[in-house]
Amino acid sequence: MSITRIKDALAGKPTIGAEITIQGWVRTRRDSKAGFSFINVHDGSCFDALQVVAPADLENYETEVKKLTSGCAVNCTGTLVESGGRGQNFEIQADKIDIVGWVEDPDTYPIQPKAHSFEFLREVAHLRPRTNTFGAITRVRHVAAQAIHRFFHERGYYWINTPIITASDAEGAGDMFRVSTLDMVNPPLKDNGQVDFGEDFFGRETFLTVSGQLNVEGYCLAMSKVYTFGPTFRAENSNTSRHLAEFWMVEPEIAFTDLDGLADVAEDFLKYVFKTVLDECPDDMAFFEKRIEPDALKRLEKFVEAEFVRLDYEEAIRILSESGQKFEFPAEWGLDLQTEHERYLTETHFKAPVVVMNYPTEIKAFYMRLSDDGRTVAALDVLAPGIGEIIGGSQREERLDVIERRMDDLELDKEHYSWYLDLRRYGTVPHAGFGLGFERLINYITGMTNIRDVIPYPRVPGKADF
RNA sequence: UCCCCAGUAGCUCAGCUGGUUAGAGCGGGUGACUGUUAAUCACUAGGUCCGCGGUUCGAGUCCGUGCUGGGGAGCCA
Repeated sequence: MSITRIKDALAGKPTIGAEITIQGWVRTRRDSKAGFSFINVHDGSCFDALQVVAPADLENYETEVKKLTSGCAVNCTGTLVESGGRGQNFEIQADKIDIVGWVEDPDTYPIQPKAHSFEFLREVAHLRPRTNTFGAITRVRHVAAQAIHRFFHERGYYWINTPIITASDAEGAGDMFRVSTLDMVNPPLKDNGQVDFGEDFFGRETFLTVSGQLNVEGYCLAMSKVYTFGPTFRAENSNTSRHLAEFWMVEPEIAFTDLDGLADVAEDFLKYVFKTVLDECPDDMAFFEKRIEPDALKRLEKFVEAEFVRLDYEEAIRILSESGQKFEFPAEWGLDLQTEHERYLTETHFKAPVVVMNYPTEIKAFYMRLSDDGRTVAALDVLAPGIGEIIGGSQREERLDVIERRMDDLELDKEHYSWYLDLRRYGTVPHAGFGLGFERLINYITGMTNIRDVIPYPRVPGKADF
C-alpha cells in the first residue's frame, strides 16, 4: 500500500479520481446529519490539512468515525476528488477510515483547534508540533538547515563534525558543562584534596563544547573552506528569550581571506538562506505574517534586496555619540555596543543590516587578528533590524609571535593550546570565520520572539523536561 | 544573577474602591441543524481562585513569604 502525502493530495496528485490512502492526525471533525462528516487531517507535510469526507454508510461511521476528536490518528482510503465546498481544491471521498490511535481522554487532550499561549505549549513540548505554528516552525527550520548545507556545499566548503566533548576549558566563550563519569559523592582525590580528574573517563577534565571554531581551524588550514553545524552548550545562567543552554551553531572558516572577504560571505550566506525559505515555504511564511509577525514576509524580502552597510566600530561610536539619542549605557570608544545601540544603528540610523568592523582589542578574544597599531582587532558583527547581533566573526591571528604575545598578556596557558599554535607554525595563512546561532536565525525568519519556541525541546537554566 | 509583571475551569481570559451561590468563549458530553471550513444553535458537566501565613465581621481582591511562569537587563550565539 503506497501512502500519499497530504501535500500531494492537496495539489491533486497523483490525479483526480485516483484511489489513495493518507495517514495522519485529526485536527477537527464536523458532522452533517445529511449523511457525512468532514474530517480535517494533517500529516506534517504541508501547512494545510486535508479534508476527508466520510459518508454515513461507512461500516464504522456511527461506532467510530463520529467519535473522532482532535489528535486521533487515522488511515483514510478513498477517491481523490475536486472539492464540493470552498476552502480547498481537492478532498478525499472516503470509503474506508481506520482509526490507528484514539485519544484516550478527549477532555484532557491539550491541543485544541484554537490559539494557545506559547507558555502553555512549552509545557506540552511533545505535542506542540501538532499545532499550526510549530508545524510551520519545524518545516522552516528544516528548510533553513538544508539551505545552509547547500549554500556551503555549492561553494566548495566541507562540513566538519567537530567534537562535542572537549578538553579546552578557556575558549573564552562562556561557562561549560562538565562531562564526567566520576562518582560525584565520593570522587577520587589527589594528595592536595582536589578532585583527581586523571581518574576520569578521558584521564583529564572534559566539557561539552562551547564552539567548534578552534577545532575547525585545523581543517580549514587543509581543506581551504570548511564549516561546522552542530549542537553547542553554554552553562551560563542566562534567562532571556535569546539564550539556550543547548543550541545549534553554524561556523564557517575560510582560508586565504581577510575581514572584508568574510563580510562578503556573511552577507551572501544570510541572503541565500532567507531567499530559500521565501521560495520553499510560502504557506508557512504567509502564516507567520498573518498570525505571528505582520512584518515577517516584508522584512525578509527587504533583507534579501538590501545593501549591507559596512562601517568601523570607531565610526559607529561616532554616529551614536552624535545622534542626540538618550541611551541607558554610554557609547564610547572601548566599550562594547549595547542592544540599544545596535537597534539604533540598524532600525533608526541606517534602516538596513549593518556590519560593524574592527573592535577595540580589549573587548575581544585572543585569537582575533591584531591591527598594525594594536588598538583594534579584525572582528565583525552583523546586526539585523529587529534582532540585533545575528553573526559575530573575525579574521584570525595567523602570526605565531603576535598570538603568543597576546596569550601571554591574557595569561592563557600556551601549553594547553599547543596544537592550536601548531597551525601558526606549519604553513600558516590568513583566515577568517564567523559564528551564527541557528535558533536566532529561525527567530528572525519566523518572527517568533522566544528562542525556546524555535527548538524542539528547549534546555534552559532549571529546565530540561522531555 | 538583577529589575519589573503575572498566577481564577482542560485552554484563553473577565471578575470594579474587599461584600450573597466566582463568570464568558473555546474544548468535552447530549441533542438539533447544515457541503461544512477554528461550522452554527440549545442544554449540560467541569473550580484547593498557585501554596503557606496574616489583616478583617468578611479575602479571588489587601499585606508578608515561598513556588512557578513571563518581559527586560547583563553574559552571549
